[in-house]
Amino acid sequence: MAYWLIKSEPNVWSWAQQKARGQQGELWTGVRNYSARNNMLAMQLGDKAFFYHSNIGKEIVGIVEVAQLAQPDPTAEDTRWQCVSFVAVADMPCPVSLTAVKSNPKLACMPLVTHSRLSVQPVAPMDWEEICKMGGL
DNA sequence: GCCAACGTTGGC
DNA sequence: GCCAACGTTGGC
Repeated sequence: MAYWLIKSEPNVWSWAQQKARGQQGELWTGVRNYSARNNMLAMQLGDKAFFYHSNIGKEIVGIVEVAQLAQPDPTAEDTRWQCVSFVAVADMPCPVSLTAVKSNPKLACMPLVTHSRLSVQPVAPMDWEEICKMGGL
């Protein structure tokens, strides 16, 4: 199983809204960046991802799971843009802020730090564990 | 609100 | 295939 991190601006799609979706999940539409899309194409059912609030909050607030594999993005005109769907699985008992991630030397290689604009990114298993620990899981 | 980083588009 | 222009993201 692989790990990922997805970003969302909470004033557009928040963790509360994601949780309210429950098992119905939410299609991660609107990604128009090849790197981010490629990461979604690589996702398998059951893969886990951190749910990160960008711009407002700037913290990892929860964990989602891949519920549907990549499929054409219904909001795109052509089928090269694909998206997966996510269901919420857990809250971060203690949200992990970007500042906290940046100030942990173990996490210095994370794309969240080095490629801050990438909206769908992989997370190394060790980094996943470390952040879970920081978040109280 | 500013601006740096960076991805995309389109002319040549 | 290069590169300038432009648009967007996202931290500060």
